[in-house]
Amino acid sequence: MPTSPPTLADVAERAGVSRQTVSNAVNNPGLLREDTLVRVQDAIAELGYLPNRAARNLRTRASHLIGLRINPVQEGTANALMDRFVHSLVETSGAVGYHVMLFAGDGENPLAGYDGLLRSTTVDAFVVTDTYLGNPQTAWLAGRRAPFVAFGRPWDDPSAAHPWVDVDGAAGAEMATVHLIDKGHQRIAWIGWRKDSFIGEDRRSGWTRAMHAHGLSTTALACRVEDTVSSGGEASAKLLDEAAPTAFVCASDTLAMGVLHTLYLRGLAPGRDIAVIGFDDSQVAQVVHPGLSSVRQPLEELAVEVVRALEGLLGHPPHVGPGVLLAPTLELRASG
Amino acid sequence: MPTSPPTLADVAERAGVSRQTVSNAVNNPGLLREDTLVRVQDAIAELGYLPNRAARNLRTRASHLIGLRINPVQEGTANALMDRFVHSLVETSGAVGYHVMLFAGDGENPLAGYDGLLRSTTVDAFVVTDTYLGNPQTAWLAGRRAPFVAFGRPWDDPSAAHPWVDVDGAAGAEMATVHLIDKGHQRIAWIGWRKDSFIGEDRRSGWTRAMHAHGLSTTALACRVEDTVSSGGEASAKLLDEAAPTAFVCASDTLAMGVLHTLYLRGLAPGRDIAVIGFDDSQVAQVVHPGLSSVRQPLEELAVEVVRALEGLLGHPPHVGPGVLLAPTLELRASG
DNA sequence: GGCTAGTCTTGGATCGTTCAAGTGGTGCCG
DNA sequence: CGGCACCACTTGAACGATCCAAGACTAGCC
Repeated sequence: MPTSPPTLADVAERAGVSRQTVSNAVNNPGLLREDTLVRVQDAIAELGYLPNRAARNLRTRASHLIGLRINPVQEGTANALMDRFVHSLVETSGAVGYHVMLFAGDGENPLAGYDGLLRSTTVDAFVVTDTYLGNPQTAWLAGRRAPFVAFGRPWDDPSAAHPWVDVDGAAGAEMATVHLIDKGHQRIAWIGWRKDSFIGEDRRSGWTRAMHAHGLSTTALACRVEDTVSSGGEASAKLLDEAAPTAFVCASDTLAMGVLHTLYLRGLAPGRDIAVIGFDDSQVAQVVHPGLSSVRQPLEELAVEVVRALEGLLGHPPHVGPGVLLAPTLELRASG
Repeated sequence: MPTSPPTLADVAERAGVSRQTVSNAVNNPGLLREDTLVRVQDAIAELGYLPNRAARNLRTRASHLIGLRINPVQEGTANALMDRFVHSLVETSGAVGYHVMLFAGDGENPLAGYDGLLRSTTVDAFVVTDTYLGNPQTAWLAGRRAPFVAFGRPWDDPSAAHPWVDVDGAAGAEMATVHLIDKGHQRIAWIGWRKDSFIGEDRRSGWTRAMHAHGLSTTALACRVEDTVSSGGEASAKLLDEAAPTAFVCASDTLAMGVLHTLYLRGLAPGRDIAVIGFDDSQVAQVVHPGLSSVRQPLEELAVEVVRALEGLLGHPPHVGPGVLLAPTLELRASG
């Protein structure tokens, strides 16, 4: 820019008041008399004044920046939750004066990035998203008394006192299963993740719950595999041979794509011959033929709740509310 | 955090030197004698000192933050370039001391966000990504002398002097077409976007170039439609009926998914009966059965070039290099 | 001894904002 | 009329780093 932006002093001079009065006009308009407030606001508008972030940050010891660590894209899977979540997070946090700053995950030492940003007071708080397995980050951050909100429950430590927001995966799987039962299916298979995945077990429990609630057996109808398309394909082939299910509920769209593949190879029509429901409502589910039904996470609302929790956390005095659990929805397409 | 982080003065006291010396140790290590440098660095390590960002930003009039505007996810399409690009951008810019800050796009007035961030000196520069159609942002930013790097050529103003990085879409389409020709195809159809899309026309020109270079006619083999799956499906059905192509090259994976759908409905096998190649190498292309060949943009290298341009732009003195055009690669799968 | 170069210290100003204390003016009350 | 409270605004001092200029001390060299 040609000239440096106007400062408080410039506005003050123009409006014929002191710097502090301008500051108050911006931060505590209620303190000013009506006519001076208008005068100052006019001067601000004329000069196009906006407070200098760095100066404000220095003085208030806050950056109004939220740190979010992002992980490498997993190629070859259908996972793309973050896109929707991040966008919504940026929008809602922007509305209350915060910006989202990204930093890269260092694979081996997940804490390094967090530590530096804290010590340099670059961010006010974090949003921690990858809490799928045990989560050293959350424990470490909590120990440092660093403000953060987790997307994901503290599975391995129910006594954890940090704010969190999560999606009720069990309810999602249950919803999908009940939907299939209502359509007349009785032998509904489950393809999920390895047993050490809390999220996977949670989703699985929804399937179990729905089956048992309707007096249906789950014996031999479940398996746990890696989260890849081919694993989903192999698992569904095996299940079809050994347990003759008429429907599949999967822990992810990636697995569900594997099931669709198997059906295709066997000349079975998804939805008509065998029903399939995935999880996450990825772009893949939306675009693939003939359309993959999927459990959709309410990531937009989730971001809203995250920001709400952040506001509490960074408020004066800080306030930590209880964890928030949101219900997913079921997006029905031709496959189920 | 319990106590406030250490400051320059704390380190100085501990190391038994002056503040200035500590500052030099951090910013101009060459000025110090070997042994004192070590002593200061030890003190820094022991206290876990990191310069306060806000203070440094205020003094140096730089935030070391790069602004990136993100747009809402387009549901129902296969477009997900940003994920890979953003991750790579965060990594490479982090390596040279910059962080990426996101802000939301206000649909109607794309400039509002940029303006505020500039005036409040929140960011040092922008990365502008959505330059597909005429780009008011770049013109406006250039007019304000705001530093920015564009992902995308200045199509409508070749004389524009701002740094940019782009992928050679024509080369990508040409590569795909030549590949199909090499495999024996002669009637290769093109399904692209509306004529007012510069990127679409660029990619299309690659197809035309390859066809003509091999003495093949393009007559009646091309059409331009909206970027949706159904448009791709309808376009391919019409082309199959009227022009009997044996292969399709598409301007996007979204369109290619529509082609796959048509082939499926007609009992034609992708790759064996009719070849299909998409564009962008989206997750959908990677996951769908039987695998969609696609032109892959080198987003990782692209981010590296963007950061290189940013470094030049923000250096002393600023330096603007010529635009950089990167070649895409061809990811072959069963469909072609 | 005087000169120079290298290394570090010292004190101060500066960036632009907010905080804490202070100033003057007015109204109310005993 | 002195005193107190209150309003509306002003004043000086922080926040923590960087930048600049001037000075001090040592060592090496002629």
